[in-house]
Amino acid sequence: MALDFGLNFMDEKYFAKKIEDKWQTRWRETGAFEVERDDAKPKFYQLEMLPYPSGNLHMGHVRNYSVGDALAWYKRLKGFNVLHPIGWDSFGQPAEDAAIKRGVNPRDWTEQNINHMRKQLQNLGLSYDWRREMAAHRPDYYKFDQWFFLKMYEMGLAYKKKTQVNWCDNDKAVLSNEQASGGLCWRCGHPVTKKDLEQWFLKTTAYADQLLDDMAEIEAGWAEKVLKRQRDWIGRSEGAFVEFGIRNSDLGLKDKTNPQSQIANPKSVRVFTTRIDTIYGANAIVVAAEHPIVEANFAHFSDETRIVIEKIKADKLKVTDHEAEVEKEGVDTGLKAINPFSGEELPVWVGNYVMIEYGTGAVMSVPAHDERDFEFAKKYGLPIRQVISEPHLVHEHSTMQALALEQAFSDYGVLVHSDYWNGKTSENAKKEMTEYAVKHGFGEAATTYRLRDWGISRQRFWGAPIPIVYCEKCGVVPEKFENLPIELPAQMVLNDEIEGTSPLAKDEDFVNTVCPDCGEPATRETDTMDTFVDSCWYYFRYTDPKNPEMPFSPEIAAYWTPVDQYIGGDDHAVMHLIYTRFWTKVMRDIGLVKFDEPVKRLLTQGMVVGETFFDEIPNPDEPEGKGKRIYFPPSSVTVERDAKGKIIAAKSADGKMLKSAIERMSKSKGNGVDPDEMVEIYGADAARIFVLFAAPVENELVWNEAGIEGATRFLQRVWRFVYKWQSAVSRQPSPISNEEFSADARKLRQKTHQTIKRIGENFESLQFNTPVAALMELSNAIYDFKVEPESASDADIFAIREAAEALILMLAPFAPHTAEELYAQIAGNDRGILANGARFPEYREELA
RNA sequence: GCCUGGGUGGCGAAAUUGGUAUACGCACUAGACUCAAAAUCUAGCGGGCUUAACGCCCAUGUCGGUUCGACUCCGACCCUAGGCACCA
Repeated sequence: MALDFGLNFMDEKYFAKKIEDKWQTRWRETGAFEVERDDAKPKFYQLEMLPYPSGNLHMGHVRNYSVGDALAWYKRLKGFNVLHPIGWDSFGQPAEDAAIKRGVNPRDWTEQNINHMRKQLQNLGLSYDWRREMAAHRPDYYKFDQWFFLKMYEMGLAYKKKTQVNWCDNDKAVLSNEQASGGLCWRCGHPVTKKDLEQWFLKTTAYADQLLDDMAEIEAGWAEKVLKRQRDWIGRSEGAFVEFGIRNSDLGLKDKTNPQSQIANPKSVRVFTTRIDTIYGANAIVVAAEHPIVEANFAHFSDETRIVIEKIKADKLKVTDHEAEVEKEGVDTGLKAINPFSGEELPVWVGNYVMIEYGTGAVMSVPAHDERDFEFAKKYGLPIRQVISEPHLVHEHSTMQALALEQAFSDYGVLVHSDYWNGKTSENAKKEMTEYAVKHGFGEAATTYRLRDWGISRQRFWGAPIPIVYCEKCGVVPEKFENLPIELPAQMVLNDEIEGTSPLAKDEDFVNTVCPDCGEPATRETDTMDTFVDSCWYYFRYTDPKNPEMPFSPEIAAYWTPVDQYIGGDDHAVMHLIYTRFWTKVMRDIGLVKFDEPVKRLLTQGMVVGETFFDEIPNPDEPEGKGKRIYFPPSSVTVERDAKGKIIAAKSADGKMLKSAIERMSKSKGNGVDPDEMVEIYGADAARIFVLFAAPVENELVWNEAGIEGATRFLQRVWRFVYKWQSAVSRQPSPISNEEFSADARKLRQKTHQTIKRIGENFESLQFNTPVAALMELSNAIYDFKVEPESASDADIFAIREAAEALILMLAPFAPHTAEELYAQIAGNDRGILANGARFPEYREELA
């Protein structure tokens, strides 16, 4: 049903505020962007990463959402049923910090921020279906975080295990790696120890292969750099386990439940290697200080050996700068291992460069063909024996005994000094030697991953409670589905008295409960879930936001999902985007969805950055590290620049020389730009055009407001010519044969159709700066068409109308308010593009 | 150290994928309108020669190669931004 609002007279001047208010109100009143499932129409799911409700929108948001909105509009004009929702990632640290610092309720703080930011989004005129808004901190949402947790518990994908955390015994606090820097507590200076804490994990490793292999399904739509980072993060490597017998160890493993229990034979050490072909070059076995073989034999080691091992363990607790290279350190334990291929006896060393968390916590050291082993062997004078040769040097290398290698040769080659295997290529030797090891029972092919299971326990208040109950009688008991949600207490006094234990532990009403199984008194788990859980599935909730029984209806979600286009910052390339892919595979296995991958196309936008000015106060504890920075807002700084605009000198108001840098915009650095202010001065449409036009989306955008006037000028130019031609053009022109057009009119029509083609292609390839340029060109072409309304022929008017209509329709994704208003004017009724059901202009090749 | 992007005017950037390099915008210069200013409009705007006019030469980080033709493809190097970092 079409709504008719009657025709307004057009202002001669472009008043952004007036138009924006008018259309925002109308969109709201008519539910212009509200959509329902419609099997007769093709769907398009346009999604942008949901914001954390910090209190204010920043320019990064404006950029992200302007891009998403442009695409949503484009797809609407192309006839798609477009789902374009937004919500809030509203659990997390800042709300809790605010609560501690200012004594506010985190819920109130969060809701207030959401209300303010929602208004800011609406002022930008973003085309969301607001009925579908979700917020992670509301019980009707996190109920299903808990639901999923219980499902995963049932499936064996959620489990609890002891893990080491940094612990300050003086403060009784868990410390993050950053807070345990230097091995000392950041607050009291007490030495940091490791403490075993029970934490909940989700078994992401169970999906490691799928996470890697299913990348083939999304390769076309995801940036290669994102996929690569995920590949690195998962870090699959193919190789082999090999058992080295231990000659003088008569002690077995004491702890069979230890995760390293794969080292089943107490008389051997199992190593992981990707280069079994180099095994004849092994000069030692090097194990991590925490390795069971070390613990089992510790009492038998010499004092010096034990001191070194203790030191290595202690050093690992220190959090070192990633830039600083750690010197290799180790000690010979006196244990002897037997190389199962050669029968050679090798010393067993403890080395600080071997990680207990990866592989088996033990490696065979082959210095000739591994850089790290080379460095280690050099330092301790261990023999270095070359067993892989470059093909053209084989003869030379096989006749010589030892070679003075300058550095490790880690490429593939041909085997030498390897008995039976001499002359084989690395590739063949790897395969055959693994088979040989399997046949003789001392090895097997193996695949290892860097990916760890996802620890989701947080000793925090502001998150979804983990729905687990501890009962004296029944042990660990999952909550019943019908008891969900397990709600956070409405009132909670938060302070930082005992940081490191969950604040919920202090609330007896929360903690004390009854066992879901036996009904006896029991206690609740007081840890909450990592906030990354919330963002794993929020965009499925949008499809069915009010469902009280299920996270979403599989049937409704089957229409809308997977997401056709996702847009966000590439800082989430690994964490969020791996977790949500994992979650989707779990949902598939539960039967909620029927696909492997949730996002078909991913666009990662560049950051919005700005100049910052600061005074750096050196930190005496870390002479080489970065000092503390005190930021000065740019408006308070006097800046001297060279001809190219580079900063020569910057001075604060009181004359202090300041350093400067280009950094991510933020309030604390004083270089943020308030979107409200921009909208107030220039209007939402101009702000949106500018932010898209300023640079390609994937580039970093160095904020500089100088160009925004250009966006305003462009909109004004468009406005002025529509005003001039409005009455001439608003009567529907009749079709005209091609010969009646003047040469200039034909030129204009050509430009119009070339532009239609170009902009369509730009949208399909996710370019947003070039279509704005194309619109400007078309607008310039209309100005170059020197005809006045009074003297224009029908053909001229037809050409003008065609160009104007195309321009206005293609402007809508960038400047929707202005486009709606201008379309209403030329359509001759006061309905805009949407209400008139207008479509993206049709490209006619014969005219272009 | 390894991996991945990127180097084009004063600035942000284009270039139909090997075919007129610098579109579009910002900044700047001159002119028109104005008592004046703003706004708007017109013209100019990579560098160097040159003409009355036409024009010519050099320029896409550097050096080389392929091609009738290279910002685009190939090789080496330089610079820069980001990611990873003892993963055996």
